Amino acid sequence: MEKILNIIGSEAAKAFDECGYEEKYGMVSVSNRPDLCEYQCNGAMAAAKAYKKAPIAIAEDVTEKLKDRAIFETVEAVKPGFINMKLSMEFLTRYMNEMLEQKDLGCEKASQARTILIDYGGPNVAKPLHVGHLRSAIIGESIKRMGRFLGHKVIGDVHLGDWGLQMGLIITELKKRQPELVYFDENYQGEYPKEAPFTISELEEIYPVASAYSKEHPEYKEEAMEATYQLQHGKRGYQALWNHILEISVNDLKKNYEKLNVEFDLWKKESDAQPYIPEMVEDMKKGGYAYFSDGALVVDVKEDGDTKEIPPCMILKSDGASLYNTTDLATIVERMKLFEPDEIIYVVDKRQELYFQQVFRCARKTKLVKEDTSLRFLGFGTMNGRDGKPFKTRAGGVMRLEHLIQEINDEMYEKIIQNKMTQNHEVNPKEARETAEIVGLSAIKYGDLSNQASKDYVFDVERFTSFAGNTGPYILYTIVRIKSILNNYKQQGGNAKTCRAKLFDGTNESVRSLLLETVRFHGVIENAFADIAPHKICSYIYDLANAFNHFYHETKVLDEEDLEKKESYLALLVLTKKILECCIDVLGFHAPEKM
RNA sequence: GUGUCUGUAGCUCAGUUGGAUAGAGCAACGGCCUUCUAAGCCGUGGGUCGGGGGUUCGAAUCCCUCCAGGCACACCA
Repeated sequence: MEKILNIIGSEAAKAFDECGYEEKYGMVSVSNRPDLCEYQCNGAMAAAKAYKKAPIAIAEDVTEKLKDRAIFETVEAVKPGFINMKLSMEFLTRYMNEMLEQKDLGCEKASQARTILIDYGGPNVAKPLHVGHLRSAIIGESIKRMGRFLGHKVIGDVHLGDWGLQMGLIITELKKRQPELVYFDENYQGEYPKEAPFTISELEEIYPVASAYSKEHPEYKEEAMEATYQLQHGKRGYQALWNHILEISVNDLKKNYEKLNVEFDLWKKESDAQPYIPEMVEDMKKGGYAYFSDGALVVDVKEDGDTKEIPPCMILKSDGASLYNTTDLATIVERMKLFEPDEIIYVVDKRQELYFQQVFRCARKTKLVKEDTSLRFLGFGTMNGRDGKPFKTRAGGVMRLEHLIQEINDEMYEKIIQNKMTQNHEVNPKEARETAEIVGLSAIKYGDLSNQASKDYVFDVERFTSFAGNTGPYILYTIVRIKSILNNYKQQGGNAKTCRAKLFDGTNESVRSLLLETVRFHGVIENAFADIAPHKICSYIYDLANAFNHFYHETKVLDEEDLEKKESYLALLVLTKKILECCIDVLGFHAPEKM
């Protein structure tokens, strides 16, 4: 169904046109002065310049035309040239009922569905997920869901790091510890064991040890580089080991992402892009794009209008080896071949912005992508601790994601138990654990998503797990409250799902504001996706939750004696709940039945 | 050094792309449970929008400049 802003906007545009002004001045927005009006049009002031007339005169002309349109209750022109509008209850009620009746709350699907590939996650094989991976996962997942909700074909790719020196390091360390393994026997011809010679926790222990050791011992690092080379050039034993590492690691990663309610469609890896490299490099040379500079193969990516020197994009190192750029470019080649995406979005740490700018320009210049393929960089800021510095464990090390989640869940659990006790409710520890997990996830995700992605933000466990203020738990609590009313109604034998709003009392302010929040839904989602800005959805549901809680305190829904009113209220509750649930689903979490 | 981002209430953040009196939450203080979950709601106090200049009917928002901080600047990923 049509967005409310469009409906009002086209009425305004028509009115401007009828008065002899261009339609474009009929742009309407949600009022920034809710005490004065609900929607406003500031076009008269812009038009005043173009037509050399007093803005208030234009506003009055237009207002005269708008006045008796059925969707408005009042329209007035206010100095210096604002057009203030209040919607009619009939219109709002009709609109609301339509939302209830249509699929996905009447959200219009994109007329042209785009294929959008989102590169997020970016974990490395054999390394545990840490807090640095959190933002990419949370933001990327949300964008994926937004896109899907709006009818696009969105593919999420985890883009696993499985091809660097880390592999050589692990192999080298393993060889040092267990040289007797068949993988290191040069003469071994048979099949390699199916079972890996290590567990995930051993693997996670091995890497940091090897990495630290290599920094102190050059000969060890040399060996690791040699092992990396041999792995990449098909040494059987190493490839078998690599497969083990991959399998164990991916299983573990999947488990961890599942806990975050993050799901990838593709588990592609850097190694998958390798076969595309030789031809890509050859084409870049043949096309005259790539040349040697200081022994390295590079492509110039400078453009007119640059405010600073953009260094060339390196394709091959001076020793002929490929590097990160090479893999990323080859990955683009692979993605174009397999999926022909209209758009690729990278959800990556913002510190890599310059790097991706080079890669994008290079890809475009060397025609790895079509001209209309959009490459977008969504850089996110650092997650800081309360001291404003990058988030660390108490000991000062990198915080593992698992531990962070555990910490939040424990905190949540304590709060639930405490609350139950103060209210003399019985405590079911198992149920409380489950609820703590659900609410804990909302705390983490909402805490992250409610901030602008590109900014650094302070991860404050205390604040995020609070049930008050702009937090995930507050949103969930609001949903649970609605569920509770609806359940009570059901037990009285009613079915709220079939309730429709008749006509509300237009003077009831809390109903009116709640209603006005609900009808904004479509515009918010669309706008949030266009700006790839999940925080806009957060601030919307926060407003909606506030409007609901205000209404909740003023109106005792189930005690309402006027049946028409009661059913109207119930319909409004169902709609509010649907919107909240839909939005948190898009954000990547869900609500429990009880809290 | 060059580029870039950020600077809004004591703290954490919004601010619909130039509109009306700059908004929330936390913290502080004061009210509201015999009533659908008080993990809630209502109210009070709190501001030189980093400083200065400019553009115009109108600026937190656009331009210039200065100050402070973060980040990035080809053989790492």
